Amino acid sequence: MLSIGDLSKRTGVKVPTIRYYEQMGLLAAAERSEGNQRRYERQDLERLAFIRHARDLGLDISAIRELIALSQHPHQPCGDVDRIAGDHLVSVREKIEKLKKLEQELERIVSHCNGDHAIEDCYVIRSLSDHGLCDGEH
Amino acid sequence: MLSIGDLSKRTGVKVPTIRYYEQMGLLAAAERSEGNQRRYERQDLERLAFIRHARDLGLDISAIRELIALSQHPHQPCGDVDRIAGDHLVSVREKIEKLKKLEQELERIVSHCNGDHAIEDCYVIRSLSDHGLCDGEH
DNA sequence: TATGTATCTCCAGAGACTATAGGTTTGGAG
DNA sequence: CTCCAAACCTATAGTCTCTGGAGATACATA
Repeated sequence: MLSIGDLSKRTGVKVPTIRYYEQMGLLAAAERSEGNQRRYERQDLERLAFIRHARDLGLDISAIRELIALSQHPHQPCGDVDRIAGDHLVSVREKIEKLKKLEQELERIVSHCNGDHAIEDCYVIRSLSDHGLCDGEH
Repeated sequence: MLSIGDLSKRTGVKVPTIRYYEQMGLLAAAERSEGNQRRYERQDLERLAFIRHARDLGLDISAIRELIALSQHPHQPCGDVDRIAGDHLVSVREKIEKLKKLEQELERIVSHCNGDHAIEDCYVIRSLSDHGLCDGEH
């Protein structure tokens, strides 16, 4: 039996965050000690690892809740699961595209600025003021 | 003189967001009509475009506040401006790297799942449960 | 037993908005 | 000029995913 602190150390998830996940219904309410402290088992450790992993991948709480619910009906076909992960893949790719454009623009902006001319001539400020100086759209 | 709604339409920034920016000190408190409604000029339109543009690039409110303050001392050298944009470029690059890892992992996960087998055998669920199945770190 | 660390609950805050409620002003049609 | 709908005002609360603190209780060790 693990305390909430043990669970926290083993998963890298902070203690208040574990309680938050419980409150959000991602973790089942843990058993309690006589003194009302949460006690966890290996199963909870795996569940929390699942949650952490899914969060790292950028899935939001409701998507994770959905996946957990689906995983508890193991004999249904997994189309929904596939859809959730697939949808997320699409949004990750979109984010990457956007950030790449930003990177290019920031590079361009910064490269014109060597830090030793006056602000009134600074390309950073001018670029931010005037979208027309941008190469692409964003 | 533009109303807040006009300003909103011209910049694509929602009305409550404009008021929020004023509250956060990014926009100066606007002049008011006799009936206490905000009235804007071209100058404000440019300022708001600056803010919108910087936000689109992912700069946060405090960075933008800093840039605005700097831009009001146009005869100082622009080293700080350069630093703010450069720092941001670094963080954008880091985000891109992380997202690319996620993309790879999601691709791998989804490619194993054709949607018609049972959830108990589903690679998505198993991958999320067991970090050990991942290729890289994240 | 005493002490120090860990845990409990509840509540507030962060960041960047967004939405609602209830009241006032504006601008155009009749 | 009057009327009405749309736009505006303020103030407040909610979103999402945590994170941190206060004050009280439990546990582990010397």
